[in-house]
Parts: sequence; structure tokens; C-alpha cells
Amino acid sequence: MDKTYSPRDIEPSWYETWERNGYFRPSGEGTPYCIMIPPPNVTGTLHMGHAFQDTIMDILTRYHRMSGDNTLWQPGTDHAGIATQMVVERQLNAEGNDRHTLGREAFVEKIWAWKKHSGGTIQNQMRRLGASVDWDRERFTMDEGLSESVDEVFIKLYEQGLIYRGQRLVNWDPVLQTAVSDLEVESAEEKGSIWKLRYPLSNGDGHLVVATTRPETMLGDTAVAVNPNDERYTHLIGQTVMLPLVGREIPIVADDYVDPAFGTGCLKITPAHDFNDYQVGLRHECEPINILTGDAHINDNAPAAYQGLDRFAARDQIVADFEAAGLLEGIDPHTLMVPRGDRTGAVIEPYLTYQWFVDLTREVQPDGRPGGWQAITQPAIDVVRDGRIRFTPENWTKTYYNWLEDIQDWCISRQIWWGHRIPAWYDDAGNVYVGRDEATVRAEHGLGEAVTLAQDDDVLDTWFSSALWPFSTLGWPQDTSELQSFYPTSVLVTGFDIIFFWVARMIMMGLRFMDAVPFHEVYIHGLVRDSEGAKMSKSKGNVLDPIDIIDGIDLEALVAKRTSGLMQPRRAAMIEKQTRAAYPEGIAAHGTDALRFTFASLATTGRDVVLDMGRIDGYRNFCNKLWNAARYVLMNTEDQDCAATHNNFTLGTAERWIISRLQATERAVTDALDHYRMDQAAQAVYEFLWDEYCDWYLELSKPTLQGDASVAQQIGTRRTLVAVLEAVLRLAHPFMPFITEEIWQRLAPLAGVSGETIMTQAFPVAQPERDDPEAEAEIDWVKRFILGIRRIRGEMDIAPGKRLPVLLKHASATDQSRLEQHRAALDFLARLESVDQLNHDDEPPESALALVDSLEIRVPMAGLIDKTAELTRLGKERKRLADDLERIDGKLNNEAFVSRAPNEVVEREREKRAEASAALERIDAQYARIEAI
RNA sequence: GGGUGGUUAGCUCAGUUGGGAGAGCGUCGCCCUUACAAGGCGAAUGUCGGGGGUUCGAACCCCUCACCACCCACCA
Repeated sequence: MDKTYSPRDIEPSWYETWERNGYFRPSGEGTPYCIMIPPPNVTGTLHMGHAFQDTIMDILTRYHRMSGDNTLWQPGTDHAGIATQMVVERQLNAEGNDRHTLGREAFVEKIWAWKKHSGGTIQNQMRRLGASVDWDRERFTMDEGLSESVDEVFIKLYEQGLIYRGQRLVNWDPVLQTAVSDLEVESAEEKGSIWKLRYPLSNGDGHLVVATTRPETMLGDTAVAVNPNDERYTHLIGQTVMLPLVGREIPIVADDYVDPAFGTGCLKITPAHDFNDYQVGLRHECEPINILTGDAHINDNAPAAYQGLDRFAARDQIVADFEAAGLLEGIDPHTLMVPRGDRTGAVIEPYLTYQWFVDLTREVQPDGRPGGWQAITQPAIDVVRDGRIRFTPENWTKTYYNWLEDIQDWCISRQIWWGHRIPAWYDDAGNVYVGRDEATVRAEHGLGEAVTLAQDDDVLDTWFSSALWPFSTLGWPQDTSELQSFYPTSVLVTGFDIIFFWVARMIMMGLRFMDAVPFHEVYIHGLVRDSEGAKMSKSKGNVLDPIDIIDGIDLEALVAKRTSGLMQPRRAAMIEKQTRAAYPEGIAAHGTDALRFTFASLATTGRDVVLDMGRIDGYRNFCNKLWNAARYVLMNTEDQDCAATHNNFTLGTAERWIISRLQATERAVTDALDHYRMDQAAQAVYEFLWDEYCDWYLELSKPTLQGDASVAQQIGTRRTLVAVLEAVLRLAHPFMPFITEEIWQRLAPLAGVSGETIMTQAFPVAQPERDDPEAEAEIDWVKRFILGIRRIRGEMDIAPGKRLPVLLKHASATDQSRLEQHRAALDFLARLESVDQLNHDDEPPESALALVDSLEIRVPMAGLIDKTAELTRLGKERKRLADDLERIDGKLNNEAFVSRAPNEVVEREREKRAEASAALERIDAQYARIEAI
């Protein structure tokens, strides 16, 4: 093996080998285990959030594959209608072109070209991350097969009366000029104003004052509402006002919705441009008057003076005209919630249009009769309530219920070009025909050549096809063997941000069309944030490409990457400055394994992940540690007898100890993985490998291998070095696939293991019969002996290499035998020069003291030890023991504690007291002795 | 206006039936000891957000306050 660990030299080639040999494909044997990837959008490249999520899924996938399951991780990408269309449109604009000039067909062709490019980038990124997906099964939401699923579901739901088309007030993005769903609107507080406008009574008898944050909508007012119990206005109910600037006479109506305490208590009603007003309008039979065009300019339903004005220009004009007419009562500053499109940031308009909806609220019996339960929504609630789907962490179920229990119908039509065209056709009379294609529609409805049919121009919401992902990717509506094996899938790994967009809708559609849940478990992970804890986004310029952490990137390239292709180019200067401050040296190469291990160890439940570069450095070092440990093992075992093929060896205490510790580690890792605690699993691997295997076992092996231990013992040690490392590699493989494979290839033969790849080896299972408490106790004694001497050495600033003479006192029979047994290890690890025993009544010479239970270990001070330093050291020890004792006595002297606490707890305290007290006595004596010198 | 999560060492975070406060990184010493200086050995570091309660005993359970973050919601 190379002396230095170099991830870039081992990672890409192993992935190629794995993929070429088909190791990612389901084995076809064992319990099915399936994860559907949340298909990334083909809008560009994967970010740190994807890398995090992919790491979690790959850990689970590799773990289950190694455990013998028939494992499928299904890959694919999402067409992401609006987002992708915007990306390509922006590119067109940059070329001085636009989609309308190009035309629908040519534009869609351009998007397909982009999809190919982006999809390829995503594939490469996933390969670099080591994602063991079955590429042969890769799907895209606009594939032929998936499009067939979409049509099938749409048609079925339409036939069942659960999809309908209607004129409704929807959220309209005037930049995209399409409807969007409630979920795609983000409301935030913004500073604005409240304008108080006078509406003169038609009878000339004064005026009412309405308050509004959107004066321009007054052009579409159809009523003024007051609360029926508001005594100020009851006498006016039923009368009319003359709408200024428009000259329309509109009624004053009474409606409970109006809060008399807010504003003036008079509410202007604009049914076509406000969701609440729409409802009020319905109650009072006011015909909505739409005054806006699709791009939010005033249309010809308004007086000529305002036609063609942008909504905000119209606002200024109208306010000015009110003022000129003496009808402006006042303007107050006001903070209000402004709805904006999540993609465009444009202020969303409630807009009256014909759209398609999935009915999520209508109550229909299973047999089709009305009433009973919400046909789509209720089952989705039930499966979580009764535990057929389990969330981890569990508390996300609350979020899930809250949303479903107050759900609105889902607007699924979008007035864009990229997506699944709605399978509906219209004749000249405006009749709607839903069907697979035009020919089918004609045949089914007996429509001859004479009837012209035009397909609906709209496409479906992206999430409509995403909702079908768990079964559409497996071949539905055909009844495939894949569906039989892998549906319902095992676990969905996703972020909380798409519980509504995606998780809930997959559950709805899965139950409706497969009559079974789409997955048994939902593992919700946190959001990856930058080191400042800020959300990563292109516009903030704090995004990181996982590949740049893997391969490293110099500062100039990173700056260039972050400042190019911005939606708001003026932010470039600031982003550059921040980037130069945060990464003055660019980013060093860390390798995939280190990045993955970092993600794993940060994957605690229900928390966001703050990405700390220092942490990645630390785990890169961990990889290096593993690399070098392997080098040591190979150096001492290659071409030597490791008992791979015979049983002529003996295991010493150290061997039995590390094997015992391995069992505990295997249990810890398996248990953690089974509970989605990737962090605990990673930590268990880390601690075992570094703190036990490297720090102690490798060191303990040295005196055995280099000293005069028996041949059988040396063989046993070599065998153990190899066997334990081989097991750890398998244990760590799901986290660090590349380095474990690289080392395993060389190590496996020495361990007598054959196989083409570690990927398909069995995941380690703890064997209780190899637990060895006696060996653990013994090695624990050895460690404490060595640590005692090291502490003296460290605090006395004695060079680590300097050999020390040691005197022992009060050595028990056990101490004696352990000393004898481990003498070589103690000499080597504690750098002992000599060990001599003192009799019980011997007065020890001036010396530094360490205790292992009752055993006194003394290092004579002559010429070595500084009196003051030793007093300081003993003083600290004494204080620690005295504090301990005080605390314990506090408990034991408390009558209530002794009488009420469980016996075993009291007994444990008594033992602790005895130990502490004995130790303190010796330290005290030693302190006095040194002090007297 | 509802709801959720958080507040533990300088930083990022563990701490799962309430019973001796932990890790990584950073810091401070001593060491290039033939696996590893991306390292070894040793050390320091915390009114566990504030207050109250339950309990023999609280980082953990209950109440309350403060601050931070996020989600949902139709108040002009």
C-alpha cells in the first residue's frame, strides 16, 4: 500500500468496478429492501443537501445489501416543471431570445437538451459520492412509462369524480403567468400602507370609509361589507354606495366576516382579487369582476384611464385620483403579509381562472355515494395514525396531521410548457373529453372527423407525477414482478420541507392506486446549513458543491463558481468578499469517504446539520488513521503465517479483549442503524477503530510480535490483527465504501476470506460467545497501569522515550499474576526500565505515585521528578478525590437517600466511598511525604 | 393567532426508562518512539438559558419566563 492515503487514487476506479460488475442490482434473493430516491430536479447540479441525503440512503442500502436483503435503491430524476423551464428560459434571455419567439415545440426541445446535460451531471456526482443505485433502472418523471402512469391516474381520478375542472380563484404568478398551488406561495411580513378611502353613499348622505392595503383592487369592488352587529352601520345595510372613479353602484351588505374593531369596520369586497372577498361575494351573490390581465396589468373591465397600467402604477394613480377628488381619508403605515411565488419572488395575485383540481375535501363513500369520509385524504391520515407508516422522528406526524386535517383542493394545472400535458380535449362547444389520446377520446365519445378537438394547453403540477414515483418507477400500471417484490418500499428518506409537497401526496396516491402504503417508514432528516448556520442558496452565494469538498478547489475557481449565473448579478461583489473571507486558501481535497463519514456523524435526529469544515478535516484524518493501521497490519502479516488455513495458534488476553470489544461494537452499530442513528453508528466505529484497535491493540501487538512470545501466540496475534480489521472494514463499509474496499482487497486473503468485493460480504453480526468480560477486566488493568505512569511522565515533562524504574507496593495476587503476564506490554508501552517490589512494611523512597485500585505504582524521584510539580499533581488528585468523597458523603449521610433510594444505588455509593476514601488516604500520605522532603 | 424544534466546554454537537457531565475541532505542554506529525502522550475547560416545582436525587419530568430558528393561518 502507498505510504500516504490518497482518496482520489482509489475512489473513482472502485466505483467503476462495482458498476461494471452489476453489484448495485438487487440480488434476487432474501427479504426485499427498497429505497426510492427522492428524484433530484434536473435544474443543474446536486448540492450538499442531496449529498447528505444520498449518503444516508447509501448507508442504509449497503447495510441491508450486506445483511443479505434483496436490495434495490431506485434512482432517477424529476422534470421539475417550473424550475427547469425557468432555468432554460433564463439562458434564452441571456442570448437575447425568449420562449415565445421560439415557440412551444422548439422550446420544449431545448429543455430536453438541458435535461440531458443536467441529468448527466447529477449521475456523475452520484457516482463520485459512491451511491450504489441500480443505474439500469434509472427513470425520469417524463419517461414514456411514467407518463403513462400519469395519464392513467389522471383519467381514473377524473372518472371517479376526484379530479374536476372549474373556475376558481387561484394563486397566480404574474411573472410565470401560471397558477401555482398554495404550497408554492411563501408569505412574509413586509412594510406597506393602509389607505382609507371614502365611498360616497348613493343617496348623497355622506360616505363610508373603507380601509385597504390594495387600493387598486377597488376597480373590481362589488360591495361594501359591515358587521351585522355593528351599530354604527346597521342603518346603512341594504343601501348602496357609488364606487368612485368607476361610477358603479354597489350594495352595502352585512357579513359576520367583518371585524368591527379593525380599521373602520367597513370592508370593500373585491371577489375576483381576494380569497376572503370571494367567499363573502359568494354569500351575497356578487358577480366577481376581474380587473387584471395575466401579467397583472389593468384590463378593459376597468375605466379606460387605468387600462394597461401595471398594478403598482395603477395603485399610485388611483390613490392620486382619490386624493384629487377629496376622497382620501388618510394613509397609515402598516405591516402586512405579502404572498410571493417561491420561484419568482413575484407578488402572487388571487386570480379567477379555469383550472384542474384534485378533490381532497369532498366526502364520498367507497361505493361512490356522497358523504362519509374524504376519499383521498382520510386514508392518508389513517395509515399514519394506525402505524402502517412510521415517521422518524415521530413528532413530524403532528405536522403531517395538521396539514391534512385542514387541507384545500389541489390545483394541478400549470400554464407552462414543460411537463405532462393534461390528457383532456375540448370541442368547439367547450365540451371536455378526458382520455389517453385524441383517437381514444374520439372513439369513446363517437366524435367524427367533423368535430375539431384541441388538447388542453396546460401541463400538470410536477408533484402530480412525483406522487406516483414509488409505483410508477416499478412499472405500474403493468403488474410487474418489481412491483410484487418492492412495493411497498421500505423507507423514504427525505427532508421535512417536502412532507406536504411530496410525502403526503405519495401516501394518498399509493393508497388510492396500489391499495397499500408506498413505504413503511419515513426518515426525516435536517437541512444542511453553512458554517454560520445559514441556509445554503445560490443567491446567498454560500452553496458548496460536494465534489469540491471531495476533490478540493482553489479559491479563484470557487469564487468564479459562486458568482456566475446569478439571478441577481449585483450580489456578486458581496459573495466574492464573503467567499474569500471564509475560504482564504480555497478548499482542500478530503475525499468522498471523509465527507460521507462527516454526514453520517452529523445525522442526528430532527436537527439541522451545520456543516463544519473542521469536522470534515477530522474525519479525513480518521480515514488516514485507518489507512495507516492497515499498513501496519499488512506489514506484519503479509507473507507470514496468519492461521488463515489452520488452527495452530493461541489467543492471548489482548486478543480476547479486542475480539470482545469488537462484538460490542458490532452490536452498537447494528442497533444504531436499525434506529436510523447514523451518528451513533459512526461514532461506535470511530471509537472502536481509533481508541481501542489503534491506540491499544496495535500497540499491544508490538511486544508480542517483536518480542520472544511463542510462535503460536504470534500467529494468534497476526490472525487477530487481520480478522478484527477485516470485520471492522465490513462494519465501516456502508459509511466509507472506497477506503474499506481498497484495504479489504489486500486483507481478505490473509483473513482466509474470498470474494470479489466487500460490497457483497456479510455485515458483521455480534457473537455473544466471544464476549469476554475477564479479558476486558484484565486489559483494563493493563491500561490503567500504563496510564498512571504516562500521567506522571506527562506532568513531570519527562521525555516519552526515557525508560523509568518502577516500584510496586501492596500488589495483590491478581496484580502479581497480571504483572507477570503482561510484563512485556507494560515495559513496552509504559517504557519501563525495571520493576521492583516493595514489602508491605518497606518505607518507599521519594517517588511519584499512581494507584491502580490498591496497587501503588511508584516512580523514584531521584534526578527525575520535580517536587513542586509532583505536589501540584497530587494536589489536583487529592482535590478531585476529596470533592468526590464530599459529594458521596452528602448522599450517604442523608437519611432520606439511604432509606428511599433503591438498595443497589445506595450500595454502589458505599463502594464508591470506600474506594475514594482509600485512595485519598494514600494520596494524602504521599502528599505529606513529598512535602516533608 | 396557532404549532414545532432548540438553548450543554471557545466552535459544532452527543447525552433514549431521573442516580458519578461527554465527543470532534480548537487551546496549552512534552515528543519526528520504524503504521500514521492528516500523528503520539499528557493537560485545562461547563451556575447543562433564567426562575419555580415534583423527587432521597433533575441536563433529563412538570410549570413559567426569556431568547433563537422553523412551519401553518383569509383579518381589510
